[in-house]
Amino acid sequence: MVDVPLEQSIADLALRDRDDEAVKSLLTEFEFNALGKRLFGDDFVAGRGAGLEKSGGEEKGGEILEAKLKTLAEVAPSYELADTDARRRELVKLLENQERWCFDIETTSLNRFGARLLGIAFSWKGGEGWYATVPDQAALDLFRPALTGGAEKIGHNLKYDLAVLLNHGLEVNGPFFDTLIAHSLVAPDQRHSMDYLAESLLGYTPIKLSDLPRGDTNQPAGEEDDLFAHAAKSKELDMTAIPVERLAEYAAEDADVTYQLSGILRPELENHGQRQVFYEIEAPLLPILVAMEHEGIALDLEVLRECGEEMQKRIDQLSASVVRQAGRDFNLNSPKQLGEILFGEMQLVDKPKKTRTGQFRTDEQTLSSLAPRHPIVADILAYREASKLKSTYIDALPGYVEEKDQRVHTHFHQLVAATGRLASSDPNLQNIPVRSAAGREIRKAFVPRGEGFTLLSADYSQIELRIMAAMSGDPGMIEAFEKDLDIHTATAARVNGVELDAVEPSMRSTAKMVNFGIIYGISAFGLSQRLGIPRGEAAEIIDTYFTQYPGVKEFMDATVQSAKENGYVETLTGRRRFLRDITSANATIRGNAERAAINTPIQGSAADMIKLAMIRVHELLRSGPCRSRMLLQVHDELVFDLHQGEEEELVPRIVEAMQQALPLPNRVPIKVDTGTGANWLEAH
DNA sequence: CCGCCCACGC
DNA sequence: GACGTACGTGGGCGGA
Repeated sequence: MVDVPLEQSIADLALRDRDDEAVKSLLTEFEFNALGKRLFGDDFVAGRGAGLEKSGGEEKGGEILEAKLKTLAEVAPSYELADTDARRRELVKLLENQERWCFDIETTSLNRFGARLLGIAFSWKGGEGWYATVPDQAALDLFRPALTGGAEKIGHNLKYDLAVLLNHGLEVNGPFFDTLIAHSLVAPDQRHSMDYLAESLLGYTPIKLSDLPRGDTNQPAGEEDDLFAHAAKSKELDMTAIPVERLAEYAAEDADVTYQLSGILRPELENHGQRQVFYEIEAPLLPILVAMEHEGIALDLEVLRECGEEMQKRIDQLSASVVRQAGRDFNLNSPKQLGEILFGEMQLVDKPKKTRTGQFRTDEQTLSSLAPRHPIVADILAYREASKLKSTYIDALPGYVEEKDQRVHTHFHQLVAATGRLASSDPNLQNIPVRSAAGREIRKAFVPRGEGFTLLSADYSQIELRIMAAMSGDPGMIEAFEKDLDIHTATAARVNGVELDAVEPSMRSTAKMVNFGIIYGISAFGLSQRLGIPRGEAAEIIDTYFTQYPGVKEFMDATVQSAKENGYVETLTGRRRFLRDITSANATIRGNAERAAINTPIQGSAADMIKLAMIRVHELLRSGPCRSRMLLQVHDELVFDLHQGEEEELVPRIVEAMQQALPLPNRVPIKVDTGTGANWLEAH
């Protein structure tokens, strides 16, 4: 399995913010699993594999393992090597008779674009497996009918395998069963690496790639241009130096293990109520993410270059001005040094705010409040903005342009977010600036693929508030959406007891803040901070809000109550999030869990909806001869390369697909706004 | 290499 | 008296 470090980095992303509680439960979960595990039964077919709780003692051919983890040497499974066309054809013939099989590719690199295919391992029965070398396109073509046929393809982190095969001109067809996705849904707080799953669910320790013998020490060329930073950190091993028999054994074992894992995880999905989420959302979404990543998006480097020059001038001016006012040179990029200047030397304020670690706080909110005290503060804030835009976007994005097609290919992570949202990395194309004027310039660099194309942006309007209205059933909020009112204005009118046309801009702005705060489970203190008003006034506003929208209040209370009873909350499709801290004696920890309980059904249902929409829209684009492509997803927005000749027919159908993807309870209407333009900013 | 601070998006 | 808006990714710093 060549992509272990890649998986690892995904698991690391998922674990980045977990606390000790989670680690503890992970260990107990492991222990529990280790007791109930089964090993190399030969009947791991769909829907019949024993669950974690079953001992499996009566399974014929099965063995029960009490403590020690087994390895290949002890189990002695039979693996076959296909390194001739005759043997490959023999393998293909066997595949044709199977309704489902597992496959796992071996390649020369972790970089999905730089990777050259070496071979493919298959398994459709526990304890058995094949490895076929794929020396050239002709050899790969032998497997094309199988890979594009209708059998269910099982794999671990299939996104990588599908991407590499797509780069070799082979588009694998579903249905898919990805054990990484399945385990992410069943046990989101655990690690999901194949080795970990093999040990915890099968009681088996697979061969480690690093333990395989190597003929020589030649490293593969081109690894320095791996754009997947997380994976690039780990040293790549030269796969071509491994004797083929040993690589075959290793690869077939991985396919075998993954096949067995699928047999265990399949019923577990049912046990956890994740059937719909897995089979109707995440599994069909997988190849769509592969297609979007493969497509990439065009960048106008000239726009970025000009923007960068302007920005650098501004940075130089501002830093000179700040240093002059500070009275000495220092590193303006260091919050530590900046704090010492402002609060230690310049004594800008009597009681400076400190961070958790005792450092002076210099974030935007803190500095803004100090702006009237000294002109240096405004310059610092302006410097911060310019320097952020330059380093994170203007300087970094060009480095992600792939040479082969001059486009940027992000990675979409399907299940790293606790709510079910996608995440994007390397580069992150879900946080491209839009709010500030300077930031918006960067959006102009995202352009259509060429002549005859335009960028289309289609976004859900107020989707989270619509979902809250729908899930809570609150009549007042539902009515506002039925009448297609501006929800913040409608809220302001209700809370202030005035007519819609009497709502002042400041009233709407406050109402907007409250609406967002409600979704996030805000407190009176939090709102008072945001609005810069006394806590008592904030509490009053929240009180009035709940009087006007009593259903919302009931929904929030009921959601927290249900979380305490069940230990989890659910989205509209049944996606679950476990909240072990919901009964914590520590009020702060419990409060965090309660806010997560309120926010997750809302944010998670919005994620469900747009994922379902992506499946529908992708089918739409594939159903006929269509040159338009879906490129990006930004939580409530889809971005397309739109062929201008297709605009009239396609845009209404995309809107319809997005609106019908997940009908809301209480018939709350769903609104989708669209725009087109010569760049991403214009499309908005 | 990693934690921290900060800032970008929704 | 402390603590207090959900979910992410990433750059730069600074200490190990």
